[in-house]
Amino acid sequence: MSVRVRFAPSPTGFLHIGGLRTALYNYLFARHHGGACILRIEDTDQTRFVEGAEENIIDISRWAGMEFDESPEKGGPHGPYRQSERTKLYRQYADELLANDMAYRAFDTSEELEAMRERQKNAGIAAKYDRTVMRSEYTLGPDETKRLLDQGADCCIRLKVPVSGEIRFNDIVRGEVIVNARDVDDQILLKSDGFPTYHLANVVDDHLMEISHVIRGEEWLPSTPKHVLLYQAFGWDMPTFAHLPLLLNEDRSKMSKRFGDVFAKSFREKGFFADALVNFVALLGWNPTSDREIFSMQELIDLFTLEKVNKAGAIFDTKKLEWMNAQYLRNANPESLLPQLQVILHEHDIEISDERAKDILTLLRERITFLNEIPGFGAYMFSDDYVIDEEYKAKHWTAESSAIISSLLPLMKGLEEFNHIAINDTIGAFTKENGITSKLFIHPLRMIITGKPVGAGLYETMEMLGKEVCIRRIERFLSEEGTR
RNA sequence: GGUCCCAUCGACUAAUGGUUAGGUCACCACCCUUUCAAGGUGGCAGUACGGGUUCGAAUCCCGUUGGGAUCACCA
Repeated sequence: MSVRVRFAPSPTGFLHIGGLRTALYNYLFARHHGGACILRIEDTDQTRFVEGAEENIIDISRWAGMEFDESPEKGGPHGPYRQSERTKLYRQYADELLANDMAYRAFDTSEELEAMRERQKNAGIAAKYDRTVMRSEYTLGPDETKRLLDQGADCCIRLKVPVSGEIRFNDIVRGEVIVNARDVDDQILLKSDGFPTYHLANVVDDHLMEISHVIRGEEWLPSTPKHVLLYQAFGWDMPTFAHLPLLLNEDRSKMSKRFGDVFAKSFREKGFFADALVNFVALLGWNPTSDREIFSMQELIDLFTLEKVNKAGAIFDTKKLEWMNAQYLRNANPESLLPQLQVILHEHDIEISDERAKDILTLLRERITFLNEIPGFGAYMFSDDYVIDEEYKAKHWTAESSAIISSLLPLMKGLEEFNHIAINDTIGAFTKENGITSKLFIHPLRMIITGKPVGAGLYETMEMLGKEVCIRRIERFLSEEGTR
């Protein structure tokens, strides 16, 4: 049987980082086995629909390097891939269940249900729909049921869960899971608005779309028995389940907005590379080995197996993600980063050649984590109008600094080749001869030329800036300093 | 609270009965060095607890504790 998996988000908001990981594991598994990865939009809740959510899911997936084989926008042999466009189907299957006495109608209002739960709570028993007491077709009887139906009363369809026995299923990451049927609620399958709930739609679609493996978050584990029951009620083969460990906040609760930005797009906006984010997130809950951290998408695909997925949830550590991003920044081919860098520079009204952008990138990338730090971190690379760090200046600009820097100026002016080796040799020889220690002139020079205490090698930086710019900045500073 | 799931350094994890319990992030120190980084070297730090099974347990079993998920006409 061929591998067919699906990522089935509901368009209720921007794609969550946990969703991205679920999508990724599905994608890796499919590609590893040469199977298909399908995107199915589960938009059966009319009230929670969010405009643009579906676009965001597709956009982010593509950014992350995942291309679905079948999807709402692309189509495919099992479409439509949006559940709201498949409602007739679910109605049909619900009717089939009704006909086989595997499901039944219920007419309770939300107030009645609320009251039921209240009673159960007070009695200290588990909240669970009781079809022998509530307004189900069993208590109402066929005549009253028909009367209500004819009258057009609101009615939902519930799964008739066996009163006893065990429900078992196998999960690749969890092993065998066993639940008592008596603990399973008579799940609503079809809402009174005619839309299916997740459970019905999901099972029907997974069957119809010939899904072989259901790979989803652990939050679905408690409702899987209901899905098992549904497969049995329809007489369908079950897919293989794999429930992924949750992504956690630092307090070990399920990762949520409360602890910061959890939308995948926020990570893109912050400047994380898609490759780095994918790499990082892939390693949260799965690990192919222990002596490596950096993997390309293709390597992840080659190595991925569900058997190696962990059971325990994983805390999302942004620090490590940042480290990984910095790794990607340093190890990338500079050429490949130029398009992104130019976009960033352009946003800051900086227009320079690719050649120069590449040189600057190569010089600065070792000290930053994000590409988008370049305009700020390297402000002095693009303009004479940069801020001088007052603390740095206060610390290193001493009484004799002016004289020292002034004495270096003619040496620089005299350089034919203004490269870091020549600058180093010339200044080095002079200062050594005159007994000037390096910190007496290095810091003042750096302060004048870059404004800040951090940065690439000073002489390399000066070379990059060029003779003219360096001399201009020094003279400007000296004259401003002299007039104080 | 019911049900289910889970448990190795602070974090991510490796070790699928035999290792001085390994790696990475973070942190600390040192080296390198014109700053800051990067890089290098070293360090800190863990099998939740208690019982079994076994010659031998992080690993298998039971219990305890702790954490989490879930209990909607949401997904």
